[in-house]
Amino acid sequence: MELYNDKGFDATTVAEIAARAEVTERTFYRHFADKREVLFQPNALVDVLAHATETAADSLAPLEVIARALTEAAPVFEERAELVRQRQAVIAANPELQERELAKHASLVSTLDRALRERGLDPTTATLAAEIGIAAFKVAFGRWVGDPDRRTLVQHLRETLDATGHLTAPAEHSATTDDASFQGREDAP
Amino acid sequence: MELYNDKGFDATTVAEIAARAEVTERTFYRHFADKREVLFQPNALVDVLAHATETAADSLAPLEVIARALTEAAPVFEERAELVRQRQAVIAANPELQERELAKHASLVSTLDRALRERGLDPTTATLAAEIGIAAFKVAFGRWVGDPDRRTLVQHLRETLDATGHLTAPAEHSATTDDASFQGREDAP
DNA sequence: GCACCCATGTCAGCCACTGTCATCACTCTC
DNA sequence: GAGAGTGATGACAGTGGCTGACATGGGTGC
Repeated sequence: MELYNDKGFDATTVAEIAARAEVTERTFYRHFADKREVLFQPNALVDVLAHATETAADSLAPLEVIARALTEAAPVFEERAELVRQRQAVIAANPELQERELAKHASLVSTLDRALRERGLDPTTATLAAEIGIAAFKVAFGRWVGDPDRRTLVQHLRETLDATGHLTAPAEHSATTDDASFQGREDAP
Repeated sequence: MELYNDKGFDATTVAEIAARAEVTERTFYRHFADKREVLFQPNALVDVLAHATETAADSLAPLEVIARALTEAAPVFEERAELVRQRQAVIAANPELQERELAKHASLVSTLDRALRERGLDPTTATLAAEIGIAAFKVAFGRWVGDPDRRTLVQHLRETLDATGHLTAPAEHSATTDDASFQGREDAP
C-alpha cells in the first residue's frame, strides 16, 4: 500500500514489494495471483452476502432480500472507512485496477445470483436482481466514499435502493428533486 | 480469431498473431493496445447509445429512455450474430477477457450516465439508471446468445426490461412464473 | 530420531509490452 | 520534378510480470 501510494501502481515493481516485505519475488506470487490482487484480498463480503440471502424471509421481494444482505454487509466497510478510502484512491488512479475491481463486483453478482436461485427464483429474475442490487451498491458506495458529510453507508444504500423504484416514472429533472445537490462520483469506472 | 479459437487465448502469442497477419510484433502493438484488445475493437455501440439517449423525448421515464436506446443498438449485434457468438465463446473461455468485457460494459454505463445527466437527471438517478440499463442489457444479451429458439435480441431486451419493474414485488417462485423454463447463462461473468 | 509436509529460496526462462532509431512510401509544395 | 514533411512499418534491445522445477530448512506427528 505504501509503495503503491508513493510511486504509483505502475512504477512499483513486484521486486520492490517483495523486498519491502522481506521475501523473494517468487514467494510473493505464492500469496498473490498477480500484482493487482494485493488490493483485492479477503472478500469476507461474499460470505456475508451469501449467508444473508440464504436466511432472509421467504416472503420478501427479490430486491428487498438484496437490500437486507447489503445492509448486513455494510459494517465490513464502515469499520475500516479510512483504509477503504485510501485503497479506493489507488484504484481510481489506475485503469488496470479498475478492471480488477469490476471483476470483483461481477463475482458478487455471481454470488447473489446463485443465492437467489437457491431461493427458488427463476434464472432471469435472479440474475437481474443480482445485477441491479450490485449496481445500487456501487452507486451507494461511490456516494459514501465521496460524501463530505460522512453519512453512513447504510443510509446511502437505503436511499439508493429506494431510488431504483422511481426509475420507471417519467423524468424528474434536477431542479425538482431533493437530492440534486449531492455530488456523486463524477466519472463512473 | 482463428488462432484464439484453435489454440486458446493464452497459448496464442502475439508473435504468432503478428506473423499470421504478416506484420511485426511492434506493428501489432501500434494497432492494438494489448493482446486482448483485438476482440474489443470498434464499439459503434457507444455512439448509437449516446445519440439515441440525446434525441429521446423529454417526457420519458429514465429506464424507458434506455430501453429505446438499447433497442436502437440491437441491430449492431443481430446483423453479425454468428461472429458475435463465436467471439463470445472465446471470451467465455478466458477470465482475462471477461475482465476486459466488464470494462467495456462499464464504459457503456459511463456513456449512458453522461447522456442522462445531460438530459437534466440528477447524478444519482442517472448513474443508477445507466447501471441498471446495462445490467438488463447483459442479461438480455446472455439470453439471446444462448437462446436455442433464436428469438431476437430486441425481444429479449423488452422482456428483460419489463422484468426489472417486477423486482420490487414480493417473491414469485419458479413454479409460478411463465418463463421458468428459460435457460440463461449458467455462470454470470 | 525419522519421515513427512509445507513454506520459502534459487534459478532459468517465456513472453507481453515499450522506447528508440532507421527506413520507406506517399503527398504537398515551390 | 526535387526536396521536405508525414505517417506507417521494421529492427532491436530492454524491462518486468509471471511460471516451472528443484533444493532446502524448519516444524509436526509417530
